[in-house]
Amino acid sequence: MEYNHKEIESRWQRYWKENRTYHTEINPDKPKFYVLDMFPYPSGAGLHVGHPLGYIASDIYSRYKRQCGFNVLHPMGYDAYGLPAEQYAIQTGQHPEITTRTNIERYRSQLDKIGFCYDWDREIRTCDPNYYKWTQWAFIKMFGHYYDTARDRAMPVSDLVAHFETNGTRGLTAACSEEMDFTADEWRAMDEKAKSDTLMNYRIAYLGNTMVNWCPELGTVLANDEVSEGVSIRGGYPVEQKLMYQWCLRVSAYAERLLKGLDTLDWTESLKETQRNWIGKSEGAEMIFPIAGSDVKLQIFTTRADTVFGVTFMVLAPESEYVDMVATPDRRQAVSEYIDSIRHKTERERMIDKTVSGVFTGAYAVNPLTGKEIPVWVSDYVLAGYGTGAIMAVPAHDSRDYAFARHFDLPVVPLIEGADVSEQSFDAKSGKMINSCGGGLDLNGMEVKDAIAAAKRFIEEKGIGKVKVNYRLRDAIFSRQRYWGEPFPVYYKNGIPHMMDISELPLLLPEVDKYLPTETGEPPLGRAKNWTNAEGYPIELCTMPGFAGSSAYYLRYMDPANSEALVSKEADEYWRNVDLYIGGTEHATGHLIYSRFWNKFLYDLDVVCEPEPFRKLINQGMIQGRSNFVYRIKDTNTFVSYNLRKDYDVTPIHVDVNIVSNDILDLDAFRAWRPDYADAEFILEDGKYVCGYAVEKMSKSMFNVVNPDDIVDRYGADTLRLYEMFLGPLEQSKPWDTNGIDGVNRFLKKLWGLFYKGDTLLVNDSEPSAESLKSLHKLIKKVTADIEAFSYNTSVAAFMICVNELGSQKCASRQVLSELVTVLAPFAPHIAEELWHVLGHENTVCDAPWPSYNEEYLKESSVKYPVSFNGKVRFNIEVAADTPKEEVEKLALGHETAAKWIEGKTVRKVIVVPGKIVNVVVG
RNA sequence: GCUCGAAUGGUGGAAUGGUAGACACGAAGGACUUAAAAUCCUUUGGCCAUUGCGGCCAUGCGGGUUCGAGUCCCGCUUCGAGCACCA
Repeated sequence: MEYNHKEIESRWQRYWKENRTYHTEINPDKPKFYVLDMFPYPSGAGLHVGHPLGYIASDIYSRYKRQCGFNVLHPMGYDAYGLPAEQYAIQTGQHPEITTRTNIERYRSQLDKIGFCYDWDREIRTCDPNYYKWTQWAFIKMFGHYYDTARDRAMPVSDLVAHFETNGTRGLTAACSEEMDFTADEWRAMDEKAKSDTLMNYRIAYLGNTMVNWCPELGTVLANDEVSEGVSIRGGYPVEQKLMYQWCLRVSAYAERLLKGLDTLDWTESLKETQRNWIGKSEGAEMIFPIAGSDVKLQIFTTRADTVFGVTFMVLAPESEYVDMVATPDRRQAVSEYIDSIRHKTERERMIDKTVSGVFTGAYAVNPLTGKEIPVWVSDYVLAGYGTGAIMAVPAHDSRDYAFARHFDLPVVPLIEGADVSEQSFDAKSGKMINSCGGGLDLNGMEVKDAIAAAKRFIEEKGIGKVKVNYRLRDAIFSRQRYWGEPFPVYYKNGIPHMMDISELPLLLPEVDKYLPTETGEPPLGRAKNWTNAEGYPIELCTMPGFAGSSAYYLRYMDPANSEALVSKEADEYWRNVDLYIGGTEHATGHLIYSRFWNKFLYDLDVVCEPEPFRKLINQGMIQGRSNFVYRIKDTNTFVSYNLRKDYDVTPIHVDVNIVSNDILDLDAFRAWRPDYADAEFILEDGKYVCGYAVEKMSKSMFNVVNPDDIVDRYGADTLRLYEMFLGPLEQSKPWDTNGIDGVNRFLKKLWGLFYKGDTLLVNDSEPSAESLKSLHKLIKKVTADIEAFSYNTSVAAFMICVNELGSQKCASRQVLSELVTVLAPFAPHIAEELWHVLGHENTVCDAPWPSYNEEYLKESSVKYPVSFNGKVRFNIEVAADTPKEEVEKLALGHETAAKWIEGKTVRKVIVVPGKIVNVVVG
């Protein structure tokens, strides 16, 4: 019998499906293990070979853990809301739901062919009302809670109201958009609207006037992580800043917990670092600089309180509200002209244009320590959104302040001994302070680090300012002016937003005639008929962003059909959180922050029992495309082979990688590829046309997309799985290169050859030989360690070695082959299942217990020690494996070659590494 | 600019501080074939010696620690990733 992958794979895939082999239930008798893939957005292009990389890795781990006796939860679903389906709907009028469903079916059929062990009974889709009911539910809960900074957790807004009723804002510890100050009487005197507005300042889900990233091309707002370098990540359209009234999530309230939580996670250091950067904690101080001759007190944020004696000017952000408060009448004109010039620039232009610009406000601030008056300027290098939107400028020790000072000829006062500030600023936080004495504070002679602490302490004591921690992490903007997303369960009564009752959920996405904004510029939901609640009040027109549905999906898999709760207490307490999460690094600052935030909120509500959702996280690398080129001689239809191209004037042309094999072009397929090439001529080398290649992103336009279906069809799913793992370390990006796939396929054929010679079954029940046991146990040891370390490429190599060894040993032992198949099962489940049954086993290989290895079998009978003198290898000695160290030493020194080395020298030291090496130091 | 990571044959890549280059691809030679495919065997880092068994040089560059460094430390170079007028 020949190895027939098609027959084997379809048969076992059917078997697994019919027997519900991968169905998972809560089982308190078994330890749980939760392995999760980042669920895909089902795009119209289908899967390419890069997508399954992480899925294969997680599948191997899931199968391994299952064989180790764990109850493994390994689900899959679809992140079904997204822009491409909506864009397609706008162009074609087709409902995004239809497109999405078609794409999901395509994805499913592609995934099924690879033989994953997903429990498809738990499939979820974010656009399914039974799913997004719980997205809406969480939103209502966020609206109903505020963040108590003293208790460090979310608390019901009713508690906040009770506090206002008795104390006003006195003694309030709540995260807010802006500090408020009112008494209980003032609170009680507020009308409904004022109360609603006040509470918005504290709610975790709130409506707020915020600067948003507005993308005119997409007609919607985008979150910070959806924008990069001033353009949208999806589509690459320009993004501008706009003040809009939007739903937001107070993620910033969780900044400290999100930062601290990182220390408890088994994630890569670089990913944690990315999140730390994004959260951007900086500890400093807020200081007050009064404006001379005015009541205005300028509040600034600085991390370098120690440099207060070097402040030679102040700078306000153009958008800062201080600008209007301080600008003197004679400077107003100039100031507003400057601000207008800034406003006309987009965020992108402001970022690219690094020329120094600014304007003097005419006002002077008083240095609270020296009493000196210093000018207040406006410049766009100060950001309105960070700190207080105002800074004290210390040109000697900040490069941006320095550039500004030089441009406008403002004084530079050095504060650190030996710092040369004639050419550039001295930004380093080290050195001894000078010129820093006054107002009762003397920092002279201190190290910068100590000076910062001393200055902070001083200003806090004197009431000049207070110690303050700032975070770069912004609240998440949660409204999208789009159709294809979760509708907000919000209606407006007299302009005041109200949440729907949870019993009214899910609020279904309504039908619309077109997926475009209305003529009056309202979002697409403005087109929906009767878009009101039962009492006739209008419902919110925006929908939720993409990350809404993906923030808690891992919880829903635990209990996907529950109509009473997002997840039952029982399911949550059993499955707890994700033990292993595999996905791309592109979600480092988006999904992985929002999910952690969402989980922490639900943790505060006692809905989930774990403070972190993803215990261990692996980022699989990207699979890049490997494009092939043909070289056409200019103005002809003649193509010249790669190594001969230098002799001609040629144009490289991308050629479909699917008609190229090992960089050799299939000439007939090329002629048939496109009509223009039907009569193409070739200049060959050695009778072949060799193509050039380049590593590029996998995309249709480069003709380098490789569809996993084609690989499965030709070589089988097991070969695809093994090959993707063999390609290199999981976490590394690498180009897809089919050149080595034959080697993996050859391995499977050799494995098959251990079982069958022609139609004869070779397997017997003879006693396994010592050497076959050694080969096997070496394999078990290696593969077990490799799976735990996610070093799958080396385990595939170990299989190849083992099969080669067993082949040359003519091993046919049922016992040895059974264990071989058992450990192969996670990697190549189809052939493993087939051979498992060939070996006469009745159950499925998925439940075959993972074998342990026996050190006894691994012992060498003799060990070869390379003996080296002063690090140079000179000769080998061979001794019995259990020879004691001292004996080895004696034998080494007694060797005749050793005698020559030792002659006339002293043996200083002899180092024996057991089983490995003898090192002799002579001198 | 700051932070993190990487650099090993023709290629992808192996190496708890202990004989660098596992395994695979590719290449060369051979066997079986009328022939091809498939399969199997041998060689394959470089240089020298190849009727001998061997020798020398090699893990981006320069130092250091060590009996011994691809691996640890210091300083560079290059590439990749993240953040970036964040005060």
